[in-house]
Amino acid sequence: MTDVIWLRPERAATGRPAAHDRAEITAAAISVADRGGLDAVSMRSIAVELGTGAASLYRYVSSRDDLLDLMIDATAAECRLEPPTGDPVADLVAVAEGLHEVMMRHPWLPELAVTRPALGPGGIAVLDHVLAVLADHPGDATAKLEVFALLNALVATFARNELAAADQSRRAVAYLSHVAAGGERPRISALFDELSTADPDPRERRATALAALLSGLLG
Amino acid sequence: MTDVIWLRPERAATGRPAAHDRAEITAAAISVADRGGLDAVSMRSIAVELGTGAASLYRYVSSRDDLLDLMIDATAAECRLEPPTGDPVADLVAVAEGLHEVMMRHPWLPELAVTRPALGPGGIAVLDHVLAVLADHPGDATAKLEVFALLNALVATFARNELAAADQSRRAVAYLSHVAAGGERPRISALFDELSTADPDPRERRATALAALLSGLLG
DNA sequence: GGAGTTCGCGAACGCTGTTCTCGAACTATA
DNA sequence: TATAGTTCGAGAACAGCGTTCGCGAACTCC
Repeated sequence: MTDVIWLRPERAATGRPAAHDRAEITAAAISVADRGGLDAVSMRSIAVELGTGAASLYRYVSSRDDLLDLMIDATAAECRLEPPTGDPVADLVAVAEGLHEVMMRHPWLPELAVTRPALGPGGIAVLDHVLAVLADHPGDATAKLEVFALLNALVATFARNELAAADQSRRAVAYLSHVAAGGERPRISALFDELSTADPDPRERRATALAALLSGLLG
Repeated sequence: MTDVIWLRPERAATGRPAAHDRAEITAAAISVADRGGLDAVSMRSIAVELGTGAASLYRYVSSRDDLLDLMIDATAAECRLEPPTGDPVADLVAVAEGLHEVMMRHPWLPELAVTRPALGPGGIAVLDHVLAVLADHPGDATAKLEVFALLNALVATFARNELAAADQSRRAVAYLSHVAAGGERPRISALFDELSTADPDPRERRATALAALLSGLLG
């Protein structure tokens, strides 16, 4: 019995047949998270969503963390993967765009993906695609794995900034505005004055920034 | 009474004097986290560390999340900030190196900093420094704030990769090695074969990658 | 039909963040 | 020096959490 969930057999061949499976439980957890955020994802709430008891879930999953890993990997599997065009930077930006879409569909995902980088079948598919994009590119295995990790982190960062802006998180800027009004730290004051208008086209801004970052990284 | 902690007055002028202050409580929380990780940071464990009752902490902090914000900002204040040299990329890499040092000193910080970007006095100081570095650089306020956010995210990503490698996290690569051994997905197999040797100099690898990323971003 | 195995899940445990409450400790005023 | 007003410390309690135990029910295989 390995400690990583994707290597454990899903169902027993004998005995009483199971009423659910991992995919169904994962879907229920994602549904709960979509509706109430990550904090709403408790074993009991998922059990209610499925109409079973909380203890029953442990027949399919050995801990709540396992379930979070399944959620992450399930969303990775949602990511659209177009065939490579030959332009590594453009192809990676396309992957990033796909990941971004998934993250906007599941607002809890950026926070989760950045705290526990789980690699299941879905994540492996994305990694494999990135490797295909980088096939003709120089760089050792560590560098390519680094590109993959950075791609995820960058997309999550952009997604979180966008979500925070939409979610009118005054909390984040409350102290910033206080410092800006204070008058010391003139650079902060100038920054804050300029910050009034909302971003007209976050998508293009994100794409150009990502392309710039990636073309720098790939040399 | 604002909902951001740095705008709330610390002590009352009248009444029974407080036995502790925010800085002391923050230091206790950081000490607990350094010793036992983020999961060990509970109100009760911090109270034990201080020799008081758990309920007493709510005289200084309105929630555990407030305390986490204080921890983040306290570590930001630990960051060394050298005067700018005129080379923006080199200066930003220097900031990143400083943040990286702090994160290696507090292994729980990358995870925390990436989930809740708290901006208190310490974080403002770092932001102000980044703005000074970028003073002569074109780009609007949003772009410069973006550079700051990305810098934090990138450093946290590098730090977490390094900590995961040191902490022999077989869990992360367990399924990867299984897929590699499976034979399907030849690119994964090739990647895994090449991945055997450990990185000789992570510091230089990190610095060059960061410089490449940032010089790409800054144009 | 019996043996063997797995599943569902109510009940319980220990832990968590947080609130209530009230006596104690202090300052300011008279 | 007495009193009023305010804040602090913290024990007790509450709701909710992840997780484990144990047992009756449900199923497969021989």
